[in-house]
Amino acid sequence: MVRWEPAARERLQSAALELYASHGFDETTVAEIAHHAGLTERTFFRHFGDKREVLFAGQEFQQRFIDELAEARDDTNPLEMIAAAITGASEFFPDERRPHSRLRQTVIAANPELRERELLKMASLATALAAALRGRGVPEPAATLAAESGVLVFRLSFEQWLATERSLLDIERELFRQFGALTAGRAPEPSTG
Amino acid sequence: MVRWEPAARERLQSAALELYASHGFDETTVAEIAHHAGLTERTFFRHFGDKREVLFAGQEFQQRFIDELAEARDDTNPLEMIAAAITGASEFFPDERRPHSRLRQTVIAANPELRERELLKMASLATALAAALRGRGVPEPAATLAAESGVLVFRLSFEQWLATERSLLDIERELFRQFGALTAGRAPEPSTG
DNA sequence: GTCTATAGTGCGATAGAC
DNA sequence: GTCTATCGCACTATAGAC
Repeated sequence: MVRWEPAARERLQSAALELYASHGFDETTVAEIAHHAGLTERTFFRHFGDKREVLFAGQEFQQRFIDELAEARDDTNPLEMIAAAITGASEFFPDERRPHSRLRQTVIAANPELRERELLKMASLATALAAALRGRGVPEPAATLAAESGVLVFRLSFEQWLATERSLLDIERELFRQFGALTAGRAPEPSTG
Repeated sequence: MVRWEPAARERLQSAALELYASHGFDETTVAEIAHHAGLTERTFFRHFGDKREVLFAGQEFQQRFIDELAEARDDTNPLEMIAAAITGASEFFPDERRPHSRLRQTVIAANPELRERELLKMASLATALAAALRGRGVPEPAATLAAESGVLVFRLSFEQWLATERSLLDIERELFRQFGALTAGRAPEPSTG
């Protein structure tokens, strides 16, 4: 017999997503979430800094991007390195995960405060990737431009992944191609997705 | 004799920036800001949706970017149109404005909640620019890629503008050039800035 | 686990401009 | 009278201090 049920964090995260999705973020109190997880308000805040963070914590995918970048072969073009890292990390989001990601994204899209937090996470990812590029000898501002561009392509790809049934890898490849065509003289053709 | 002093909004904004800068954002209460402006807490929230918004409200520069884009000549390359709009709006930030912008940015950089709000404003700018591009006939995903790329260059340029004594226009031109070189085969040389 | 400050909301009252 | 800006008060929930 254990004193507390294990996986308190996970129970809080599930309860929060469920309640945010059914009643709305603003209408859900931390007390409700904690109660649904069989815990107290105080415990919620011991695990998550604030009411938003419960939807974002425990996302190891930033580290995954960094690891992929570390393994990318040296290239004269930093954008190619970033593209390799991002497409390499695409298996972090297999199609089985799409229903859960869709629910989560619906909740986030419905609330500006949650959108803010998501933007902060993306900005943090870009900062980390830029630092990693600099560590591989890429000078500024190329490192930051490449890292931010990569995160941009990832963001739009992720959105398409949720909106369609295509694989994330496919979408990323196409969007990196479109991104490359941006600076070419001619306008790129519209996407088929 | 007037019942209220005019420019309540502006007084609240000045008081807030001053107090955030001197005591820190977290350590400043809305009641303090309101009192410094000769008003009450309730009035603060009538003008600003939350404690952060007081630093971001009344920024007409988004409209300025949109207006510049409307005036940009039609071009086969959406990135060129965006670059024209952004460099065209650079006079919105003349060098005289730099000291104030530096103080404001110092406050924002010191607090993650304020960083979040700034990211949301930049995301909103990108969304608006993408919509304007679509209105000019640019298809997706090119419109969003170009708009987001332009906002990226603007963000980095603004940062450099604060960190140096160079004009914003100069910096933007150089960064757009560096951005174009990103997708070229060879690595770009480091900035001189 | 308890206590407290404060952000933020809802509703109503007041008072001037018109 | 209407409109608008401000204030007052009661209230809840978040978040942090102890």
